[in-house]
Amino acid sequence: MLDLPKYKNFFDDVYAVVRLIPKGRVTSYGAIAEYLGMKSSARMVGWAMNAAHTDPSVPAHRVVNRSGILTGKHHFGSPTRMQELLQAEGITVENDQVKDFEKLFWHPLQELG
DNA sequence: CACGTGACCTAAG
DNA sequence: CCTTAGGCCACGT
Repeated sequence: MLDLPKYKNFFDDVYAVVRLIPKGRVTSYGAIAEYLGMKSSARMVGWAMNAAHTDPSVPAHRVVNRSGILTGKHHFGSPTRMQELLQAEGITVENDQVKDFEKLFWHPLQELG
């Protein structure tokens, strides 16, 4: 029996944006939600990221919350995995928080359009 | 169909 | 600076 494609459109859009995040840059759930026109539903972005585990091409470690805190670090298998991935890209992380977050922040609407 | 859950965000005190 | 409360909507049960 063939599996019909379900409503992955929202997830695919989220993944597409996350994949566009340049190496060494970060963005927030809210920014992605805003870019997708779901500004008030940033939670859905986080939900989509939860499903992103099946898609290794999605750099979920580049997505943090509005304060630059690594809120999703507990979902990377190891508590330090997310931080390691970020530091591997030249991002400094201190106390689970991205340093120079405002400088490294990548705004989809501004960068893409 | 109703309810609970969640890697969030904003506003108010 | 802090905490609390509300809203948001997809998804599983």
